Amino acid sequence: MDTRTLCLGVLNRGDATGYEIKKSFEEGPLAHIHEASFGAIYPALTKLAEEGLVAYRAEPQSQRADTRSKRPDKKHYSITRSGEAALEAALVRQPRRDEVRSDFLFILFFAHRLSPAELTRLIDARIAGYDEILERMQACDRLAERPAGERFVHEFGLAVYQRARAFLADNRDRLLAEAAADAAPTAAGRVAAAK
Amino acid sequence: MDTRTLCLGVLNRGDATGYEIKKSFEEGPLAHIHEASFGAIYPALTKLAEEGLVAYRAEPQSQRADTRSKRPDKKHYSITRSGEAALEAALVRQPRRDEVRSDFLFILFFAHRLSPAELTRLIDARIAGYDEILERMQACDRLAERPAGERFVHEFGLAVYQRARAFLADNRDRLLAEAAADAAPTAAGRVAAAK
DNA sequence: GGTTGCATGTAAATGGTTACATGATTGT
DNA sequence: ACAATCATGTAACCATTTACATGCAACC
Repeated sequence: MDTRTLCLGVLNRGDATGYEIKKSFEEGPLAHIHEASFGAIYPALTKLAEEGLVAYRAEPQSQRADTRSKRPDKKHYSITRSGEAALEAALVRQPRRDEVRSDFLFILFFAHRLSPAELTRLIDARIAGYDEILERMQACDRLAERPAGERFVHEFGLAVYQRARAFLADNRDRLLAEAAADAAPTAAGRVAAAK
Repeated sequence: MDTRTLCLGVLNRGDATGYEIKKSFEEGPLAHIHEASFGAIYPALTKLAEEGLVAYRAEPQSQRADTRSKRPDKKHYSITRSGEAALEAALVRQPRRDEVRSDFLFILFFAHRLSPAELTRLIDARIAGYDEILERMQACDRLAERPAGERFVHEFGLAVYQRARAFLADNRDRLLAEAAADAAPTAAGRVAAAK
């Protein structure tokens, strides 16, 4: 998905500023589904407005109404009819396969190269990270008012994150023991490996 | 993780050509953890070799040993001591948070904008996709010979994908019904919404 | 005879990240 | 007084994707 479609999607849920769109990818309902940075969002909105897919209402942010203050207006964007049509066209195109980039899993792959302390820190930080995500997701209210798709995606995320968290918690100690054995094989280990 | 570190990681498991490195991100044990394209891998390997972090043995691919055939040599890369050191240094740096980009979930978010047929197709294709992934992962043999980290990541992936698959299968029909209700509200629905 | 898989590589184009610049307000 | 949050925007830089070029062998 390009940033333009992502913006249309957010605006389809309700009016927002560029800043708020960014937030919805960080903490909002679209967090963990896609990413978008300011450097991508602002140019995308400008282009979208040029093409008539979104409209905006500018709100001055300077108190001094006098001269050209350098502070730019705050822009409340809303999706237009053609914007909705463009979004719908994007939704029916078959999705490209998910992209995942997990430094955590890549590092964990080489667990035997890490010291027990580092490995412990890595996993515990991750469990804590999942707890944070899950707490924030569960604190999310007014969900019942949202459309079915949003609720579904929310529950899907909860289910998957809960499973991931549980797997880490349940298998942490085993990994610690096995990684230590791989890193510094015992005499018995070396005999077994030699066979 | 930059592509260079990714290459070092793969080569740490054993010698490989650029082509094989690419494959290991597609079907191999590192699939779904990170991505890397030819256009990223080949330049990365060249640079890595210049810096002495990897070495390679060139194998001519042309039968005609005569003149400069245009066909480039096949290069078997292996990691060097300094390459291993560089990898280890990268592993202890604290990982940046995971990136996920899921067009599927983004589209699902707007389920009520899709026709029932499209929604059904979307979800069923996804379930089938999970089945394919799970089958390939379960067919993976000689896992017992791999270090603890690899086995752990493998099992983590299995657990999470299985949960994701199960959630979709268990909640598919409910979503279909609810999305249809959202898309074309009944009189009762409109009354409830008005309150 | 055509497609698929093996195998490397380059160049152009894309698209995004990062860093910077600016400035007000609110909380500590 | 300082940090954080709100708020927009630009530009340089970077990395990656995509397309292309080349070529052989195996299989159908």
